[in-house]
Amino acid sequence: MIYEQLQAAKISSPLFDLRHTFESGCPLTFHGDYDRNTNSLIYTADGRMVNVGQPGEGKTLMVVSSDVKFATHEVARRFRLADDLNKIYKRISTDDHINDAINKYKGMRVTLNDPWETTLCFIISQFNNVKRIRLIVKNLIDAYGSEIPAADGKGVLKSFPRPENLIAANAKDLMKCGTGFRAKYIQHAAEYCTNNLDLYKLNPGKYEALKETLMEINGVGDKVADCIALMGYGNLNAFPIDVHIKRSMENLYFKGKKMKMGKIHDLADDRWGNFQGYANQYLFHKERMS
DNA sequence: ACCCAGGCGGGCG
DNA sequence: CGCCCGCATGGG
Repeated sequence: MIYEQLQAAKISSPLFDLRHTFESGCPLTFHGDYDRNTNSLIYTADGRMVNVGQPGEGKTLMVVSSDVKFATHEVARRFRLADDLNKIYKRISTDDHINDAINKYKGMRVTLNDPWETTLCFIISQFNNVKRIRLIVKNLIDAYGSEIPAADGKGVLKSFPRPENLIAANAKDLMKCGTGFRAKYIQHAAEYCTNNLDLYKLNPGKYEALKETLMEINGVGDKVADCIALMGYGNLNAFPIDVHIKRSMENLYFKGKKMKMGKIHDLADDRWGNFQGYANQYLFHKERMS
């Protein structure tokens, strides 16, 4: 039995905060299962369960999985533990407002998630709220995910559905999951990413080309494409502008004046350059928590 | 009962 | 182009 091989591993976690990162509005926020009491998170990746905890002082992460080697690698990659966060802070600390966000949410990292998972999550996120996004994602996982054993050997859970799992679904099936008007987008995305576009062959570093290609998917516009570029491909040049970021940027840097998206992108580019994705996450989180 | 929520595509001037 | 509108649905 696979459960008999259950293991735990420790990895050091300098300047990492699991809770802030989970709550940051990344794909894990939408499908992960975080327990505040134990400060631990359960999620699935690549069809396997990962349980990561950050007890006590938080210097060490505890990773439990039926495949601990996979899971430790997955955790380090997902939470970008190799990023030198202090260096990034130095780069994006341009004013009091963002410094305040950094101090409040120190250790929050931009996550690096599976491109398809990120695409589906952020298609669902449009014109929606976190609670309902979680509900819809959970319904889709229950209906279309594959069963996998829990790492603790107690029961099974379901993996995040692949595009192939979803192409058989018709719009009505998807509507039953609460997807609403997004059903047709999901349907197209699943089909397009199966037959026309291999998300795993896109160049993560070519920001403009990456974004343009992603926007070929119905339901993926400027904002969602930036979310995918940032959190699905790790392109820190991406700066997703949603209503929170827009308001925040206008108030902070444009004296409260209404600005066009292009102008806001330009300012983010000038101000934070190759790390604007990190700046975006701190501004977004501060704005949403206030 | 209302009103809102991490946009998007389509239609129109 | 740029602007404006409708959109499914659960929760506050």
